[in-house]
Amino acid sequence: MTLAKALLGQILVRRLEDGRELAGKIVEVEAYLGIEDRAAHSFGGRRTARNASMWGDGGHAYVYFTYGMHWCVNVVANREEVPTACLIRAIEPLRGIKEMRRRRSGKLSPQRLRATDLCSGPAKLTQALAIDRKLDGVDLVEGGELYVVRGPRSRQDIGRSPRIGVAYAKEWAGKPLRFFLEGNPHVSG
DNA sequence: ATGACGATTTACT
DNA sequence: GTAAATCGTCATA
Repeated sequence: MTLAKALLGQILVRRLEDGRELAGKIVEVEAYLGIEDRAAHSFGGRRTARNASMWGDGGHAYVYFTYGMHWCVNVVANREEVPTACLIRAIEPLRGIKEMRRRRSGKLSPQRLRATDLCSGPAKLTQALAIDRKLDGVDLVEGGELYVVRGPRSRQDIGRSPRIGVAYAKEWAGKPLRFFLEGNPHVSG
């Protein structure tokens, strides 16, 4: 939760094999609070091949595959053996927008894709930034394949709401663990 | 070995 | 608004 709020406004950078960098400001995140949290993959102490990196050291990536076609990326929040993480749900594209547009456009021409459709969702931004299984568990240090750097200081109102897509989580479904920069057009939903 | 299910997105009515 | 797409992962057996 602390990490979630701290991540808002920071810059997510993806360094491609060829050295090019894609980057965007983090504008929406969700906190997943570990074994107590019914919505978390680590609920009840569940520890599997898929969520292994969630149990690892903070500051690393937890990338998972879902719905048979989508990847999502988290920042692991805590020390080893404490499986908490923060899902990055949306970023505001800043660098490499052309490349993001190319990656995001399917059948339609890249032109027809609106700027706010590039990275305004957890699986949209992974597609735009070429994030998949290969990046699961990587250290998010500056200069690596994927990392976070401080964005410019700015006073921004932070909005809160229940998390998206966790209706199954009973009493945890309604907890306001989604955080976003109020008014930013790249926030999902 | 099998079956149910997603921390979603997109297209269509 | 509703529904299809699509398959790795995990619990059960």
